[in-house]
Amino acid sequence: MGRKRLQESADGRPTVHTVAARAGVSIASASRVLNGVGGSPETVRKVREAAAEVGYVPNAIARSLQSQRTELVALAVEDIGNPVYVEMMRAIESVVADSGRQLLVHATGGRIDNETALLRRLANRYVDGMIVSPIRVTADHLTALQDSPVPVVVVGQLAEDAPVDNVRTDSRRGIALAVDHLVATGRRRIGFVNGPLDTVPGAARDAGFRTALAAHGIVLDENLVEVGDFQYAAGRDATERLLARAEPDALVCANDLIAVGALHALLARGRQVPTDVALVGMDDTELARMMFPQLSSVSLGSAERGRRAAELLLQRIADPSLPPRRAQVAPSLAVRASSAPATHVPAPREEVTS
Amino acid sequence: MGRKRLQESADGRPTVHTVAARAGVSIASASRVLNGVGGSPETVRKVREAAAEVGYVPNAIARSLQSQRTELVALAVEDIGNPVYVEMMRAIESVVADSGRQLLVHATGGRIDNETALLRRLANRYVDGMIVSPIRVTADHLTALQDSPVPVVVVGQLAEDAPVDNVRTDSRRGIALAVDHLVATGRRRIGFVNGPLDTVPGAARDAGFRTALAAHGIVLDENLVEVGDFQYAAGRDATERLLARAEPDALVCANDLIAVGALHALLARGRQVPTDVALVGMDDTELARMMFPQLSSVSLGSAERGRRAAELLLQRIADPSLPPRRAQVAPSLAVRASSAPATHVPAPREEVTS
DNA sequence: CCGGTAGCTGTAAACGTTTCCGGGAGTTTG
DNA sequence: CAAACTCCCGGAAACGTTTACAGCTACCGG
Repeated sequence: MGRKRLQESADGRPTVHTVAARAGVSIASASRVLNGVGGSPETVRKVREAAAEVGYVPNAIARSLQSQRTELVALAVEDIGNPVYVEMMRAIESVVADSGRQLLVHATGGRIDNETALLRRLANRYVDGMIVSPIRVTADHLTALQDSPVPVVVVGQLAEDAPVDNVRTDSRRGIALAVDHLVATGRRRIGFVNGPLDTVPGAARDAGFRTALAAHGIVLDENLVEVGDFQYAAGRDATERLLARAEPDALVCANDLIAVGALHALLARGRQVPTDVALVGMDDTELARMMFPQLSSVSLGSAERGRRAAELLLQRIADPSLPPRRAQVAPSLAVRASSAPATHVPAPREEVTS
Repeated sequence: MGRKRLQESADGRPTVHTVAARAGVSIASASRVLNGVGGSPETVRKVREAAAEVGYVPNAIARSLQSQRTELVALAVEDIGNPVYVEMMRAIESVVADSGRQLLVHATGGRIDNETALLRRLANRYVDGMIVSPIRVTADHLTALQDSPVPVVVVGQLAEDAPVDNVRTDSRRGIALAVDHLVATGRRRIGFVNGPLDTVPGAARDAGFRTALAAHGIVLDENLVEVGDFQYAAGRDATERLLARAEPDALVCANDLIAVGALHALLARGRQVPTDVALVGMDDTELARMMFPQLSSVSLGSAERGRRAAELLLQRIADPSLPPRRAQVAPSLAVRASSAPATHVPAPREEVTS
């Protein structure tokens, strides 16, 4: 009985020793056959049979220790419930699964310490790589990124010279698409409901909005700008504050959740969309198409960015010596009922690219 | 130079050997100090210093191989984008993170082979446990569940005698809550838009609907029942088919995504909600509150179920000899504008429990 | 003054896998 | 027919950690 003890793992499951003993070969041969490399036909047969008989399944941990890779990839986003991240996650998961790896998902809640802790924990080698979409970036963050022992790809704006793989979009340009469209359809008192200004996307969208208005020679009434959180409830509240002091004929929202909140605030106040107020969201998630009226929205290509990020990461895992690379996804505008011109019937859906 | 090679890991990162050598102690002492067990004050100081100087971080894989646990927990759901799973996932992640573990998320796409493959892969020990919410259950599935080498908790209906930890709700009772409410507010031609009947939730909801109608002495017109997928677009299409052949004065939908699709179909056909048709969804996700009018919805306590499932799993991981346990979460109905009585003004929001 | 004990330390064995290396058998070539 | 080469096999080392075990020192009590 003491003999068996040496062949199976602590909890009685078969190991490669069990298989080898049963097949009457060495563990080296057993391992080779199980990995499909080498072995005479006779050996292959014996080992395969033995493995099948005892129901052998290789222990992934031991394999990882040897190979120094876990076939796991992590994704860290602020809010796992935001549909934009869901879309990104779906795209990433698809690429990652196709490569035979699994995806580990972290919700950081946007707390910066949380995120850096996560980055530092990478040092323990539990994942082969990580995709992170930070909404705030500090110097601390950057150093943690740079001396991470495992590959990291950042989705979002990053300093030009940061030596880190990076997938980005031009959200300022995205906002400009929205503003251009609204101006072209006759709106002039265009308001903006943004997320926090101390976040990277928040700041970029704010700058984009101001630049776009200026390009049309429109002077911005600060009463038309309000800031909340990137969430539904915060968007609704922020819009209510805005409506209490100003009369916009259009609203640009920094994401679709905010736009849905804005829609509620507008309807609650008796404004018609798009007749009284045109509404444009951002991220072009499924949510935008679910609303009534359907929301126009600026697509920042979240699925595409996710896909590209996953590809960059897999390439870097395969060859860590690659120079830092950068991918850019162009924004586009999906025009729907919520921003139809006030004067006539809604135009059919139309896509304008970059 | 060959000496250093023995102290640091392949990629040049410090190991416990590096720390031990630097502190002038054995690796056993170093390991003990790093784990906070034993060691003289002098040894502790030296080891701590050495570890800090070289920036030592323990290798989680090696630790796992030794301890036979990964501190990872997996969650497998059909669709990571369905808000009901997002809520469940949030709750689970919170419990799991509090226990110092991490959550691995799988999207099965509802494909049964996918799910059993996942269960079988558990044998490779990459996670300490798994929560799975299958929408289809086969015999194959059940055996895979039962002889899984790691603990599994199932969220959803399961045979009474299945010796598996299980968290469930009574969705038949949930449907009954919706029907009772609609009947009480004067609706009689109540329709039902369901998901696939070959899924466990689909079948249960169908049965629940028929029973509930019968309890009110209403004979069901089969034209008022339509089946699609548990998705937005499928819900919209199914509702369109239903409306093309019948005139319901109320619709019960098997989840909130379907309800949103139904809302669109109704509005597109010129029906007013709730005046012409009352609408009740299921799962009571954030989405229900985001619509206009806000959707009444049957809550199946998804967050609560997630929390309970996570707790059951952690307990079983701690003590695998526990007998199989079962937790039940009662449904409740959140009444909102979409199902207000046709005749008078909407009643204030009201919660009816089980 | 000596046996016993407590506390610390280092050696070595485990965890389960892959892989390097040397040896043996069989096959081809000069 | 010998030499060289190919292929397969088994032993053993490695991956980086934790931990059982035994030895050592120092201290305490009798």
